Formats: sequence, structure tokens, C-alpha cells
Amino acid sequence: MRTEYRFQEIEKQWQAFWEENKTFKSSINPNKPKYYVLDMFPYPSGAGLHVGHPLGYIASDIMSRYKRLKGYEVLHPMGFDSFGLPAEQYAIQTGQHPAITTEQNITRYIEQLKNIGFSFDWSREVRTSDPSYYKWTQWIFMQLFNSWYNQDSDKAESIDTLIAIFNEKGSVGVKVVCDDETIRISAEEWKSLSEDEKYEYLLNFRLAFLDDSVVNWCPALGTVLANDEVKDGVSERGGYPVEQKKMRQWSMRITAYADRLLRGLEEVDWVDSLKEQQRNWIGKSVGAEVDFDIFEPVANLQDKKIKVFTTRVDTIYGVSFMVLAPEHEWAMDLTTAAQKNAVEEYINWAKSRSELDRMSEVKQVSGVFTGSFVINPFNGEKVPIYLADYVLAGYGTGAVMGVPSGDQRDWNFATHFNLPIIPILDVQKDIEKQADNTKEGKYINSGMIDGLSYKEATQKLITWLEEKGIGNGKVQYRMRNAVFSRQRYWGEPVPVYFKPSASGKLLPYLIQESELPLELPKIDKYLPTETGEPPLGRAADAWKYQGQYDYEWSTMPGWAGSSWYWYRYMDAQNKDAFASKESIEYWQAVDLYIGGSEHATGHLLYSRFWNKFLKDLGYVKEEEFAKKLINQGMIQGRSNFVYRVKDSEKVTFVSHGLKDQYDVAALHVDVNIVDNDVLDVETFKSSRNDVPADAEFILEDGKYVCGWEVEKMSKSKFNVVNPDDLIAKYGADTLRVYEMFLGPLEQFKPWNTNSISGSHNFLKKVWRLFFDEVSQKCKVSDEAATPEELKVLHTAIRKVQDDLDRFSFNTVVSTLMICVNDLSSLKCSKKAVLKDLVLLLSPYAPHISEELWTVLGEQEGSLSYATFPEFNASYLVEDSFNYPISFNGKVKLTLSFPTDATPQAIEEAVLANEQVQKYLAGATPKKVIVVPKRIVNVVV
RNA sequence: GCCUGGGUGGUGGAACUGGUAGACACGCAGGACUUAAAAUCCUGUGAGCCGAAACGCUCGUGCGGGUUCGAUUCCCGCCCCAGGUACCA
Repeated sequence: MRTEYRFQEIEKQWQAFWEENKTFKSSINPNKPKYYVLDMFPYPSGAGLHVGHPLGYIASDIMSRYKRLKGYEVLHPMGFDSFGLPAEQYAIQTGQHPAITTEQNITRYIEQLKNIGFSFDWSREVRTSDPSYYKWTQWIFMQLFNSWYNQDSDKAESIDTLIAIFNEKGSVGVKVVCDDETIRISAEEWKSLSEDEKYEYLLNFRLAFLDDSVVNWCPALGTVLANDEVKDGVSERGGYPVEQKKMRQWSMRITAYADRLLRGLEEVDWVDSLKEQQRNWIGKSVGAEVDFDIFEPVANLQDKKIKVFTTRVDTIYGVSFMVLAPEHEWAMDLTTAAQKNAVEEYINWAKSRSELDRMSEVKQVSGVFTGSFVINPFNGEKVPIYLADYVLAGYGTGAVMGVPSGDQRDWNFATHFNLPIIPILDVQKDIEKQADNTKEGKYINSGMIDGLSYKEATQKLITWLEEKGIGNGKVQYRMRNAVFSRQRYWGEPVPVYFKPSASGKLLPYLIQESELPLELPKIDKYLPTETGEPPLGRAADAWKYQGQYDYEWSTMPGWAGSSWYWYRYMDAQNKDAFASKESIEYWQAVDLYIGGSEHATGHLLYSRFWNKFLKDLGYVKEEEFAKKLINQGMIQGRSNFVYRVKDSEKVTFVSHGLKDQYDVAALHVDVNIVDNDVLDVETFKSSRNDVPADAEFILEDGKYVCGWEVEKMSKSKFNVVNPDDLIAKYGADTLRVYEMFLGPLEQFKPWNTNSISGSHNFLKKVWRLFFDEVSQKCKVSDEAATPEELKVLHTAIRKVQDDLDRFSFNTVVSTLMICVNDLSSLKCSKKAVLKDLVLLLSPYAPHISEELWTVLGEQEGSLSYATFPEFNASYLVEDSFNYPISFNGKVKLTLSFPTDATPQAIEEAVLANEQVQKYLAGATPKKVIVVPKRIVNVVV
């Protein structure tokens, strides 16, 4: 028996025990209720696990261990989202295949995770980059390609049912989700199409389809960049210019699910703020579409109308200009000869600006007049057409009507270009100073709606538009379809090849299901081809479908593999399906998902989308994949920065204190080569490919000082702190306790190692309840516990259980500390008490608990499936309560009264009290408020 | 900019439904044990004021208002920080 707390030995021993005995292997067990605890899917970065990752995993592990003690069959798996940009970036730098580095990184992650003592069922581990996994990601893509969204049944259906409808009545009036521009045809027209033409037409309706999307194109690198890779308008790698470019890309029609994604939020128990973020992201708005005729027909645009969507059609008489996105397809056609130069210049400038820049810069008005006009259909007035980059092409119709009196951005625009600001409601105030977006009052200057109220006016206008056929009421969503192509190597290949139609047009076809997985081909280097095609284009000579057709060269995005992984965990080895029917039946939905709020509008929406889709096709049962979701606040890092001088001939970096004298771009630098904000210049040079050996460093006081900021801890920000060092020094149990003790799980907090010793001391103190420190003798006795000891214990049992049930992980630690402090003061080493204490502690500090469990004489390893202590309220009964007595809300003294004393009796006793009399100093209280077992307030 | 959070001692945080603000830790100061150190234990620790003493007084939860017998908690306005903003995952 170990009599000293040698945590390193203890932890190694129990980790080995759990592994050998497969302690945490879960299986379909009809005799127990199931509980599925899902963690955020980690990306195995080269930096290894950082202290932020385990935060959520520790919490989920605590819940898993707690639920096992509560009698549940717990599914608690772990795996890796192992496709991604960083591995590819590393491959570009080193020429090493990303699969190799990914494998190494995963090995390291697993080692690190095992070090922390998680109760994962490792037999279910999955990796998205493994062909046996991405086979099913590709399979789901095929299902999406083969499906359309039927708005009548409100679900996805096989494309075959759509073909049947087309044969019967064509596409006119069919309630199918597709782009607005899609031309509708009759059954006759449909039938008259050739097979190829039919196939091409159907592409418009599939849930996976090809579409033009705007991307960050970097001509110098010959590739598309992630927003993350673009800093200040230039590429982070190399500092080359980036422009916005339209490209043909695979897209997912997530918009078909917009309303269900919205409605589904009502049935899940997720954090409200996260649901709110999703609601806002989906952005349902009810409004109207209005067609504006172009004044004096413009060449190329005969009979064309400019369509706008507005949520305030009632303001239409206040329209004094029209704004199109600079990339609007008619922008040049609408431009008159006189305006040509100005417009071209503006369009070129706008190309260099990211969407984020365009949305955030609200104070700086920019735009250009095209020289053309539209006609307001309601009053026949000529309205000038401008281009301005605050209108985004991918949003709605890419055109908005400007109503300066009611919209601040329009007001700014009108003021800048000297356009009229027309009041439209009699209650609008100060519109010469700012816009007033009120819906109150009666309309003025507004033709047919003069004198009406908001509701009446809106209704009347929409009716009129629909009668005239120049508009209609419409529900629009802010959410856009999801771009699904990446011009990258390290992702799932899209199981599609291109075959020319009779007319020579390349059409996409799926490969056969039996040909899955379509594996990534080997390529010579991980860069785009010389002609700017994605890296897979390098394999093209040898990599062809049936030896003749080119495959799709783009790969799937990072979110593909993570949009369904919780199902694979249910049955990770299955070769015939992504998961068996029985496993899906038993495990159903995730009971607890712990993940970061940074996934609110990305991963968590895509996952819900794919889940709904799989349900529509009957493969899964649940409309929502996670019943309960709690956020893990990020542990933030403290990042360091270096400052690269822009446009200098030689690569030059300037120290933080001098950076204001130059035009610089801030770049993250690894915190591990920065000491006290001073950069290790030599290591910096040798560790980065984009920093040549002759790079210049402008120093201050002989040092290169870095800037710093608190932001998220992430591989891309080079600010990672590693848990291994902490475990070596204090042990995994201490790390687990400390991470929980840091604060509420969901709160954001910068990492700070300083007070970890407190958690370590706590565990040592637990140990000392069992062993005498000096004599090293075991102190555990079989004596019966005293009422006082039982009160201490049961106070803790109640609070630990309550707090765990509401996921308040940090307060559990305090509770255990108080309990241990009290038991230490009482010199209690009684087995009857310590046994329950060990059970309470075990979810947090499982290694020391297993060890002490055996010290108590229990069977080795039986702790994980023991029974959580039962709370007994009778030990806590109090017969009196100490009432704080306050005067006007300020507490002055406390008085003790029996718990069953009536408020009247308390009031009398309080007023009769000598000290109270002293505070009253002869005054008569106006009122006395007695809140039983809380407080007494005397109002004077 | 927009959406979503957050702001409490020197530090991390507690106060669960509007009821004793600062639990529990860290740090710091003093003390015990020790030849010494480590470890451990004990005491004190929001700020200011009065005082020999305190069971004494005032202020105090980002800032400014409000509601209430009573506000860290609810409402209004502002400031600062963080996450997301559609190709980081």
C-alpha cells in the first residue's frame, strides 16, 4: 500500500488498469437507461493538445463518470476531425504528406488525452481523414446529390420523385426549393428534352449542386484563400494581393431547411444565447419583392427589371435612389459612357475589399452613379442607380432601394451624394439630422397609402404588387447556401466525375456506391496547378474515372466530416452502413453535447442540417441530434505579435514600440519563442519558411519586443499552453480539478497557471484524511460517524449533486474543499464517511479516488460502477435560523429564531430587542418585512 | 458595423428564484514546528475613517440613471473586453 500521495505512479497505474480491463467500453444494454455524452470534435494540430481543449472534455468526463455512478449506460467517445488547412499548410512547407503528419499528431493527442485519465471508450475512435470514415461522408454527399427538397411534404426526397412530377406536370408551380432564376418548364417541354438536357436541368434542384460563389482569389499564389489567411487585404502567407472572384463551386442547399432549422430550436435544450445566434444567422424576414423597370431601355437589358427585396415595402414612396452591389451582373450594362471610367474604377477598388470590411465600415460612405435610372412603379418617378459596396451580391437580389428617411445607412448615402430625403410618416422626427425608422403614425407623401397605418399600408401595397404582377410578398432568409468546395488537397474527394454531354458541356455524375471510398490520389506537391486548378488537378493524368473522365478536383470543406460524426461513434467499425439500425435505435440523440459557442453558426448549423436530411431519408430517427447543449467557454490565450513592414523590398519586422512609424501588418508569433514579450529572433527566423535568413529586424533597446493580446488559444494564433507539463508537475487529477475550479464552464477566461497549487493542496489534504503524514500510517477506522460528521458529508452530497445536475462544475470543487476542510478539522477518518467522499470526488479526480477506494478495502476498479451516495435530508435538519436584521436594507445585526417561528412572532421579538431599539433610537418603524428563513428588514 | 456573451478585492471566482457581497482558492503579511529549508498547521487580509478597544461609522459588484422595503441580480442609456460574421476548426 502506498502511504504517500505519489500521483505519478498512481495515475499511470490506474490508466493502465482502465485500459487493460476496458473499464469504459460501452455497449447496447437494454437493462440500463442510456446517456450519450458528446464532445467537441478536436482537430489534431501539430501544436498538440492545449489547456483549453481538455476544459470541455474534463467537464464531459465528469458527467460521464457521474452518470455511470447514477446507473446509466454511458456512451462517451472521442475521435478526430483530421482533415484541415494546417496539415496542408505544413505539407506545402515541408513536402510531407498530410496523412503522415496527421497520424503523428493524432498519436500525440491520444497520448495526451490518455494522460488526463478520460473515461473514453477508445474502441469507438474515428478519424474523418480515414477512408473507412470518409467513405460515409462521401456516401452522404451522394444522397444529397440524389435528393431535392419538396416544400409540400416539407422534407427531402429522392430525385426520382421529382422526375415523376416533371413527367406528369413539368416544373411549373412545383414547390421545390431552387434558385429564383431557375426557369420553369411544362411537362411537354420537359419531355422534349434529351437525356443530357434533362440531367442538366435536374442539377438545379439537387441539394448538392454547382453554383457561382465569391471567393478570396490570390493570383500570386494561384489559389483561393480562407478568410483566416487574409490579413489586411493581403495574403498572410507572402503578403500578396487578394481579390474577390466568382467561381463555380459545389454548394449545399441548407436554405431549404431554413425554417426547420429555426423551428427545431424550440425543441432543444440549448443555451439561449446560442439559439439566438442561430436565429439571427438564419435571419428570417418577412417582406416583399418589387420589380423596378429600367428607365429608357438599356442595350443588353431589354425587358429586364431590377428586383429588390425589402422588409419595409411601406417606405417605397420614400425611395430616392437604388443601390446595386458592385459585382451585380448588370453593373456595366447599366453604366452610361460618361460614367464608365468612374464605375470601372469603383468596381476594381471594391474587388479588393473583403465582405467583412464592407459590412463593418459604415461611417465611410462610398459609391458611384451609373448614369442610369429605374422607375418607381408606385409613383412613376425616376430613381438614380448607384453602385455601392455596402450592398453584397450574395445577399438577396444584390440590389436595395434607398429610403434615406427611414434607414440610417441610406440616410448617410443620400447625404453624401446630395439625394433627396423624403419624409413618409407624419411622426418621423429630425430626419434632417438622422434617419427615423419608426413604423408609427400615418403615411404622408405616399400616394395610395397616405393616411394609412403601417399594417394597412403594407397589406395594400403587396396586394397591388401581386395584382399588377410586379412583385409579391416574400419570406426571405439571411442565411445563404453553404459553399462546399475547397481548392485544397487535404479533404474528402467529392465522389463526382465530369462527362461531356452531347453538346460538349461537362456534366457532373456520381460514381457508383460500390466504388466508395474514392480515395485521395497521390500528388507531387500540395500546391495548385500552374493554371490555377486545385491541387488534385496535379493527379489528373493518372487519376480518372474509368480511365477517361476527370474527377472533381476540389475537395470537401472541414465541416463535412464533422456534420455526422456522432452517428459513427454509435457503431464505429460498421462496414455496411454508417451505423447499424440497432445502434441508432438504442443511442438515439446526444443527451449532452459540450462545445464552444464559436461553433454556433458554423458546425452546429451544418450538423443540424445533415441530421435533418438523414432523417428525411429515413436513415436516422431524431429531428435534432443533440437534445442538450452547453457551451464551453474558451480558455483564452495570450498571443504575441510581430510587425512586418508592408511593401518593403526586404522582409522587415519592426519592434512593437516603433511600429507606428511604419505601415505594418501584425502577424502572430509562437508564444513559446517569446519570453516576457521579447522575441527570440534566431529561432523565429529558423522556424518559419516565410522569413528568409536575411530578414531585417528593427529593434528597440537591442531587443525585438512583441505586441500582445488576449484572444482565443488556437494553433493558428501560436499561443498554445500544453497540459503535459502541468501533469508532470502536479498530476492529472490536479489539472482536472483546477480546470474546473477556474470558473464557470461556459465563461471565457484567459489561462493562468498561478493558483494551480491550491487544487493540488486540496488533493493532498484528502490523502491526509486517510494517512497520517508523519507516521505514514493508515488512519481509516470502522467507527460510526457522528451527527456532526454526517451533516458535513450530506451537505456536500446535496450540493455536489445539485451542482452537477445544473452543470455548475466549479462550485462542486469548492464544496468538496469545504467538506474536506471540515472533516480535517473534525479529525474524521471514518470509513463510513470517507467512502462517500471518495465517490463524490471520483468524477473529478478519478485516479486518486481509485487508489483510496482500495485503501478503504473495496474491490480494485469497482469504483467506476459503484453507486452515487444517497442524500439524506434528516442529517441536515436545523431547529433555528440566524436572521440578518437590516434597517432600510442595510444589515446591522443577526438574531436567532426557531425555524418554525411565525413572521408575527419574529417581528415582535425583533422590535422588542434591545439592540434593535438602539438602532431605532426611539423612531417608529414604518414597516417590518420578514422573509421566513431569509431576512428581516426594518423600514424606518 | 451587425449578432452573442462578459466586466465583483492584488488574482481566479462565490452569492442558484431580488434577501448578510467577497464563500472556496491563489497571493501577501505575521506566527508555530525545524539547526535550516521544504512540507504542514494557526492568525490576519475589499477600501477609507474614528478609536485604547469594536459587537463603531462611511463607501463599495465597469460608468450614469431608474424600479423596489431591499439590486451583483430587474429596466433604460453608455464605456470597455471577448466570440462569431459564411474557406480556421
